[in-house]
Amino acid sequence: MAKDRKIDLVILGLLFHEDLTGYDIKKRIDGAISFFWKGSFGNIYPALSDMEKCGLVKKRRAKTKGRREKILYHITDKGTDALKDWLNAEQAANDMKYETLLKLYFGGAEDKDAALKNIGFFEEQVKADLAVLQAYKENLEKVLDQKDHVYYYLTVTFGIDTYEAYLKWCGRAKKTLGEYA
Amino acid sequence: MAKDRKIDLVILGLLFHEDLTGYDIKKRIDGAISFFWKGSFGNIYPALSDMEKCGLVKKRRAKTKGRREKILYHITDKGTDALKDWLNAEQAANDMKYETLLKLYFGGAEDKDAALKNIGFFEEQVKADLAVLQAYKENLEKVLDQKDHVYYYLTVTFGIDTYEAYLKWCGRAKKTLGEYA
DNA sequence: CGATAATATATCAAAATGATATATCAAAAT
DNA sequence: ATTTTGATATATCATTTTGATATATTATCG
Repeated sequence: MAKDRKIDLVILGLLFHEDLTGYDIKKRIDGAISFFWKGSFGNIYPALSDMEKCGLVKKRRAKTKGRREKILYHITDKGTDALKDWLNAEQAANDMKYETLLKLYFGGAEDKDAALKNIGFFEEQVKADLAVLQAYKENLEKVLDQKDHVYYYLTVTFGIDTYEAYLKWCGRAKKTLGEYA
Repeated sequence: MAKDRKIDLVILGLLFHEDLTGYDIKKRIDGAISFFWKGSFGNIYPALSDMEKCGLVKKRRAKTKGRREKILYHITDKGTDALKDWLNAEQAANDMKYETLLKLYFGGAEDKDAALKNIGFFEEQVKADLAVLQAYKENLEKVLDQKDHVYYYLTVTFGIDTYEAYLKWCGRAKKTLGEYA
């Protein structure tokens, strides 16, 4: 497997459950996963092609009536081993990039109105995302007895908890700016 | 300015307050900013060199007794304009990469112990970072009457709020795994 | 019938990451 | 006294990611 290519693990993780095309993988990543990881065609397709050469996945052409030919990928035993090695490794990088905070940090003192607008824009975004997460949660609570859904449920509640913390902070930040700045 | 190069704004934001070398910039980014943004020599030096060509910053060689020559950068009027344009733009990308959640999502159902270890490892990391943020906060509260510190303070409380939400989630996640999985 | 959206693979320039190379000097350890 | 470590300082490189775009086909909706 490629040394430091995180997308490989995302792909192997998805292929562990079912065979997928590159396009399918992109759709999966853009769904529930998008709250904690991202991926693009620009790294999915090269990763699939490299992993196929290394024997971590196997490709199979699937005919579709009329439509363009699909390339379905299947995880191999070697791929499963690589996935488990990663899952059992202690190391986990959690990297955040909050442009909202960057703007607040650099621009606030110069322009309070811009800072408030910036916070308001963030707040709206968070509210919208939170609604999506809450809908996921409600659907999941109906099937929580099924063992494998618990882990999906936990990633959703993680999102809800942090987004709710964001909203509380937005409220207090606006109040603080009213008092001090 | 380069179209989509976010590091440019970080650099301009820092240079707005004081003249700095590339090395200084890296140190600033690795400090309080590292909780919400990252940067490396590999993008700082090329960005400085490009921005100098575009006239957003000006360089000045500074002699140091004995030590290697420094290159101090200073923001120009054009650079200040570019910074303000960015600060006033609505768009702000907040991108998260939680490898911890990726592992939980893909590996949990297969190996509950690994999932618990994964959560524990995250918890320890968060606790350590939270302690650093709380120390920042205490120092800042002594100087909160100074207008420009308020914005720095807000980024620190943002970190504290989200990290505390993480810790609460860790506790509940471990409990949920004990009950269901 | 034409426009648009969805399916599907692929590539590219630009940017970020993380490591490494080079060089100097102060301070600490041996 | 000398070696080693750590800090200062600039720079580059391979690898990876991002975001956009190119290409092609088919289904659907007005």
